[in-house]
Order: sequence, then C-alpha cells, then structure tokens
Amino acid sequence: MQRRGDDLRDRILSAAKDVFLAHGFDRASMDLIAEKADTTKRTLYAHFENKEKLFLAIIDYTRGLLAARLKFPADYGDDPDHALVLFCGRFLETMIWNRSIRMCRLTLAEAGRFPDGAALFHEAIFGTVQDRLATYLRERLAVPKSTATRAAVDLLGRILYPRFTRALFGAEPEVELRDDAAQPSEHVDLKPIRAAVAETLRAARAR
Amino acid sequence: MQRRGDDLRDRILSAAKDVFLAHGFDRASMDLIAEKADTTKRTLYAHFENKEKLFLAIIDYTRGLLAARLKFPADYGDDPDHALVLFCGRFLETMIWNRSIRMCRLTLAEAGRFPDGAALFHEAIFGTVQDRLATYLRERLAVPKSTATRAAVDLLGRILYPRFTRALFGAEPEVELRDDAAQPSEHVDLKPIRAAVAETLRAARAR
DNA sequence: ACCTAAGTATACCGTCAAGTATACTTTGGC
DNA sequence: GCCAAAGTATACTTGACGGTATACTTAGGT
Repeated sequence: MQRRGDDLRDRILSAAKDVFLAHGFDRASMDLIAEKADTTKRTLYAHFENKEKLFLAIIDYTRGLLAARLKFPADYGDDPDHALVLFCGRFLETMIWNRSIRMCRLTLAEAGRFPDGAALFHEAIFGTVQDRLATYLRERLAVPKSTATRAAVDLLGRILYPRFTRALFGAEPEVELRDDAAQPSEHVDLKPIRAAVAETLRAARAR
Repeated sequence: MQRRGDDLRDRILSAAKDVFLAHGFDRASMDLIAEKADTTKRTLYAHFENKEKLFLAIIDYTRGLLAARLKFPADYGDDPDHALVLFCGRFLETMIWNRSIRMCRLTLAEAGRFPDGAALFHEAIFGTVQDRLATYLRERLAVPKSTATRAAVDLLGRILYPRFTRALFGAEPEVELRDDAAQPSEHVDLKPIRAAVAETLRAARAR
C-alpha cells in the first residue's frame, strides 16, 4: 500500500475523468470510478464529499492539463509569421483532439447545473489563448492594444472556431494525439493558417 | 378528448423538448414528460417506443423549427450588403438564443451515445446556412463557386463562431427571443457584422 | 512496539425512474 | 347504436446508483 494521499487522489481524478468522459455525469457511477481507480467507494468519499464536488475537481484538473499545452514556447523562433502559425496550429490541434472535445461536451452538458464550471473552463482555455496572442502582437509587433485584441479575436475566429465547432458536433474525424510533442501534427493543415496569419499581420500592421 | 393523433404527438414532442432542455437526457423522467404533456406514460409509450427514440424524434423536430427561422426572406431587399447583414444578424441571434444554446448543449451532451443526432443537427443548421450564403453570393453576385464557399465559411467564422462558442459555454448573457419577428433584435450588434460583410464582399469581388 | 490516520472489503438502505400490466373510458367511422 | 382504436388512471416490477455502516488491515511517526 504505497499509494497514499496525493498519489491516490491523482489516480482517482484520472480514473474519474475517464469514466465521466466515457459516460457523462449521470451515467458515470461512483462504483465504476472506484473500481477503475483501483480503490473502494469508501475511500472515494473520503477524498471527495460527493459526486458534484468530484466533477468540479475534474474540471479544474483538466483545465490545468490543457493550459500546460498552450504555452508560447521559445523554440518557435523569432519570425512572427512562423511562430504564430505554429502556435495557432498547435492550439487548433489541441482543441480538436478527441479528449478535449469530449471534455468540452461534458462541461457543456452540465453547464445548466454547473454554470461556473463551464464558464471557468472556457475562460481558462479560450481567454488565455486570446490574451497570449494579443500580448504577442503587442509586444513583438508593437500593435496597439485594442487593435491587437481585435486581431487576436479575428484570427481565432477564422482558424479555430469553424473546425472546433464541427468537431464538437462530431462532423470531423476524431483526432488522437500524443501527450508530449510540441509541434503541430499532420492533423492540421497549416496552409489556411498561414494565409489567415499573413492577412491578420498585414491588417494589424497597416493600422 | 379532442386531442388525438398528430395533435397529441406534437404536444408530447413539445413537452418532452422542454423537459429534456431543462434537465438533460438522463434526468428527464418519462413521468414528468407525460405530466407536462397532460397525458399518461402509457400513451407516451404508444407514440414512442422508448426514451431514446423520443429523444431522436425531438432532435428532428427541433431541426425543423430552427430551419424555418433560417430562410433568406425576400423582404431583405435587393442591396446585397444590406440583405447579407440582416441574414447574418438574424442567424447569429437565432444561434445565441438561449433555447438554441440549450438544444445544442443537449445534442452535444449525448453526441457520444447518439452521434448521428449531433451530426445531423449540425449539418441541418450550419451546413444549410453556409450553403444558402454561398448560393446567394454565387447567384446574386456572380462569385465563382469555390470562392463563394470559402467566403461563406470565412464570414460565418468571423461573425458567428466567436459569440456562439462563448454563449455555448455560458460566457455571454442569456438571450430571450420571440418566436416570430423576422428582423434581428437589439441582442446583436450590427456594426461588426457590417464590417465583416463589407470586407468579405470586397475580397470576393476582387477575385 | 504501538497508536492513529488512511485505506480495504462488503453489505446495506433509500430512492428514483424505465418500462409493463390491468382495467377502464372516450371517440369516431360504419 | 356499436365496436375497435386511442387514451386514461394507477399500480407494479425491476434494476441501478448515491451514499452510509461496520468491521477489518496496513503504514508510518514517535
């Protein structure tokens, strides 16, 4: 019995996440979660007061995991076009990843019961990325603040939302990704992203 | 007892939709649906084999209701800029309407169990609107087909997805609409739509 | 060595909801 | 007017699941 405290807590979170993603909130049973976490229901309830609290903990946990994927890595280089394309490509890829899609569906499914969960999740993902993009435009390209924000929103609208929305509704093939890997994979076509980035930069610089 | 056949069937569908939207698939009880439809569970099961079939019937029913809102009315006038702005504004408004949002969340919540439901729903809404936009551009403005499609996708990306996605996650205030009314209401700001339409038209004509 | 906190194993309770059964009433076509 | 189809009223069966209870084991600090 080496697995105590945080270790076990993490195993529970991970197992619970799998079960919630696979079955949805209501059909996910605490019995199954305990089984997958290789522990007992009694212990589950020692760590999490009830199913609702466990669910919220999972949203938070996932938020953290996703945020870690969405940094602006230094090794994207100094060329803004190139760096922006890589960043956007990687973000798009992360968001159409089937695990992300299922997580979004889960939070959306329960948005009525847990409005804060959905809103926080959204803000943590989309808000953060939008801010990072705007900051990059402002700092590296000396674009004025309000223009930078508008440009970031616009860029995301063109690149992300169409494919993301389609993926949400299951209208795109499922995307499986590795947990590591910092470069966009073959699941995203960089060509339209390059075009959108180029156009955004041109417009932003012109003002 | 004047309400037989289709009449009753419609009452059931409407009541079931309310209950599903309010509680989600699993927490919606057939007892409550029967009560709201002012009938009995036995009759419910006479019209719909089981809960799943009822759910799918509701998706289809709603699809029809939404599609009816998304026509390109003749009274939008002959000026393409103006007509496109009205059309896009009305589509945006319809999609951030809280009933639409809840319906989308519902289909997304069950996308795992009913993949066809979600995909069909998506196609019926977004696919149809995209087609109508592209057709309009092609027919009224003589834009070549592939360009028209690209322009339509782009336009929707800029106008719709950002607000729609935010609304999905509950990051925008709820929008309540009247069932009738063919003009966009005060819930959508036409200014950014005008800009996007103008830019789209300029780009489409240039090619 | 021992005591306490954490975890295990397993059974149990109460509730709720899907779907069925049974006996009855209303309706409309003939 | 009658009869089959549609609908009503209500009770029942069955199973699942959230959460608790009880009795036990293990680990680790002192």
